[in-house]
Order: sequence, then C-alpha cells, then structure tokens
Amino acid sequence: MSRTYQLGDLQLAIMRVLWSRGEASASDVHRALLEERGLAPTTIATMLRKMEDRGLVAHRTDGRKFIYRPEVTEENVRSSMVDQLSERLFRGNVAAFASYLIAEHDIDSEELNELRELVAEKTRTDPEGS
Amino acid sequence: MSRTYQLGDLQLAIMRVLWSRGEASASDVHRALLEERGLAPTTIATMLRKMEDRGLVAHRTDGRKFIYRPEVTEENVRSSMVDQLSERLFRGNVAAFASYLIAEHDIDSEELNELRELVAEKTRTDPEGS
DNA sequence: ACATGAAAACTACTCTGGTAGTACTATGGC
DNA sequence: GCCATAGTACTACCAGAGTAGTTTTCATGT
Repeated sequence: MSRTYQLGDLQLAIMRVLWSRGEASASDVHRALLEERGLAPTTIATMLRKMEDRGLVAHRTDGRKFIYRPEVTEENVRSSMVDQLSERLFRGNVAAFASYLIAEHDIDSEELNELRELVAEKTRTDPEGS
Repeated sequence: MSRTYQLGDLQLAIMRVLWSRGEASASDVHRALLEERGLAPTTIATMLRKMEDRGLVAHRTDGRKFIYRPEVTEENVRSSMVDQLSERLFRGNVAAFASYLIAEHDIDSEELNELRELVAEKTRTDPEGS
C-alpha cells in the first residue's frame, strides 16, 4: 500500500471536499466547487469515476446517487507528493528543501517562533541525528 | 516572464545536466543519463525538442550537432514547482509546509543546527514579520 | 401511464510527459 | 566517389489530467 499518489489540481480540490465532509455525492462536490471553478457537473462526475479507478475514492449507492468517500488520507497524499518533489528537486535532502522554503519566502514572526520551537523540539528528541 | 514551470522527472534530469554543464548536445545528455535511466538516444532528443517548444531550453548548432543550453534557471524552476505544490497542498502557507517537512522527516543534527541558524537569521532580519 | 428531470454511463477530445522506431542527411574514412 | 555512422526530424503510441456533450435509466409527481 501507500503507492505514490500524484494528484492534479482538480483532483486535490475534489479530495479536499471529500476529506472535509467524509463523504459526498458527485453533485455535492460539484456544488462545493462551482464557485471557484465553474465546471460542468459531468466533469466532476468523470473525474470521480477516474479517481475511483485509481483507488483514490470509493462509493456506495444511496438510491440512484453515488456517495463517494476518500480511500486515501490527506496525510498519504501530502507525504507522497512532498516526497516526490523533494526527491526531484533536492534529491531527497529534506533539510535543503526546508531551508529553501524558509530562506526564500516571507514568514511572519509568529510562524518563525513556531519553527524555532519545532527545530528545538526535534533537536531534543533526536540528539544523534538520524 | 517567469511562467509556471511544471517539469516531469526526466525533464528535470535533463535540466540538471544542462545546468551543471552550461550546455550539452543531445548525445552528451544521453550519455550522462544512460547509467541511471538507460533510455534510447531518440527519447532524449525528442524530449529536448519538446522542451525547446516550451521555452525551457534553446539550442545552437555546431556542425551536425545541436548544442542545447538551459533557458530557465534552476531557481526559476525550483520556486515555480515548490510554490505550486505549496499552493496546492498548504494553500500557500509556506511555514506550514516547512513545519511539515521538519516534523515528519528525519533530519540529522548538523542540518538541524543549520536550520536553527537560518530561522534565527530570518528572525533578526525581519523583526516585524511580513 | 407518462412526462419530467436528475443522476450515472458512455464517449470523446485536448495536452503533456514519457518512450521509441523509422526515415532522412551530412560528414568523415577509405 | 561511396558508404558507414552519427545525429536530427518525423511519426506514433501510451497514460493521466482535465473538460464536457450525449445517451440511458429510473424514481416520482400528476
């Protein structure tokens, strides 16, 4: 399990709807994304079917409706996609990746505090390094 | 300029060769990647042509040979791809992205020191937050 | 019983990444 | 002068993401 998931933009948007609701029909998803995307209902339905083929979602029926639910967790997808990019751009060097993010982007001071705390925590719990 | 570049694995591998050498012929690139990928020379040549169509590389001729050079910097591509993912997965919240990387991966103590230093540096130079 | 309308199924098309075979061509060796 | 070879051009194919039209089906209100 835990294959390598690479989801496109629309697929992620759909997954986010499912993750936040637990389950939803195709038209629920369509309604949820209508505002930001304005796609045809059939587009959403088609994507959901394709995503089901790939094991990203599953469905049960409720009358004539298909109620879809996520088959992969947000964590699965997140780590899969991040690791992939980390591999591709930084040859798996996560620290370099993190450095890049911190160095090249604006981060407010509160978030910097949290990062400092996180690094300190990490240092404490892993004194040898890995 | 600075469009949004999304490069696949092979494309990145090719760009890395070009970035590190400045320029290279199709067969130079092929030779450089033969070990790790074992692809046909025509595959590399085809990719290079497609990449030229998209403005990622350009070429000059040297007798029979096409000498390719990068038209985008590693920085361009890096930030383009990272920002895209950050947008998709963390809705642009770079600090959350960095936290995720640090929290969920093994990082050795030397690298942790560097990260600590980087965060400290960042805090000093940006005392207001952004 | 039948029309309506909503939902799913089917089909289709575009783009991009990846992969490679085949065809053409120009150069260098002899 | 001619051929092998190296190198590019052209063509083709697959898969996956994205997009949507058309057709079928079926529950339901009248």
